[in-house]
Amino acid sequence: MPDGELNTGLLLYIPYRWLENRVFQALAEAGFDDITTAQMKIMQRIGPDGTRLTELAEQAQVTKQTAGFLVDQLEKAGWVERVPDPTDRRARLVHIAPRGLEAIPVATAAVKAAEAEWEAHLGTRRMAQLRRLLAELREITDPYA
Amino acid sequence: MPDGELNTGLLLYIPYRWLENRVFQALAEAGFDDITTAQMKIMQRIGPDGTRLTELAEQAQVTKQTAGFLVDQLEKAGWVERVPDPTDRRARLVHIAPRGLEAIPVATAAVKAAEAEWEAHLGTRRMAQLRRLLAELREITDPYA
DNA sequence: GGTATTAAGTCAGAGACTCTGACTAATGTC
DNA sequence: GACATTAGTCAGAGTCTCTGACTTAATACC
Repeated sequence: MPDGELNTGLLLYIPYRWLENRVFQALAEAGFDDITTAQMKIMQRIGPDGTRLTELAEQAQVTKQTAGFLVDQLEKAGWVERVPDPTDRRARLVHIAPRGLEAIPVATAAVKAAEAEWEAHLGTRRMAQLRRLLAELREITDPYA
Repeated sequence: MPDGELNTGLLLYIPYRWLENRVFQALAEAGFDDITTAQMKIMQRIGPDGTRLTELAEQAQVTKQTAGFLVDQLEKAGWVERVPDPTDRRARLVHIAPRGLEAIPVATAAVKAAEAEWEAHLGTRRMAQLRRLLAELREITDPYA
């Protein structure tokens, strides 16, 4: 699978991976050095009022068992906590714990900084255009849009 | 890390992942059902004249050991073969083997079909624009550009 | 030429991620 | 109340990835 002209998949992946590296590095520098990318993919999808394991699994595109494993790790490390779902006694809601709340601004700042670099390179107008195009692509590629 | 407005990272990742799924599915349907995504990330980076393990490792952003492990798997399954590098007796070049060559058109067709769907959704002009913007982003995010 | 450093790759071991299959308990349907 | 569905867990196996130590070949420098 040689390239010729790089396919759009790789063109999407390269900046994605770069951004992920940046966030990871920023977290590590701030002392949050015990989180993994797989765990981050779960964290990212926890809503403000908590989210069920099954829903996290679907959105992260992994099995319930995998999501359960990752939430176990996140819980042990103090990033999240599980609380009973008042509306369904089978279910529990995964919430972001205090330690997780501390990490959010660090991650957010890293993303913002990276996006600012991109905007400086592309120009404000074209960066907005890029986001708009990607948002449109999401309409046909994200089952949870 | 709840969303608000989805960060650009996730906006890049969603279509990337969707495309990867498509290719994977197309390969499986064509009978190439014994390749993994990690192996594909290596395959994708093999040049027409073969590529060294170290270079594959760097570009795929994994250690030499990991790349070696993946190439072992790919070799066992007949996707690639290793041949001595005539210019350096320490090195070997990873080449795509006959079976790998058969899979390429299947993967390529899946990518093309997916890109066509995107183009139908965005319009020709805007799809080209998207690719142009991503290519520009690559300039500052791909150390191997 | 000869020694030191660097580069390509392997071996060994451990930890992290992910899956399939089988299961329990609570909920929903008729 | 019986039956199917949904949320989640337990157990086991395979895959991916890393760190550290090593071998062999090439390169740098004197």
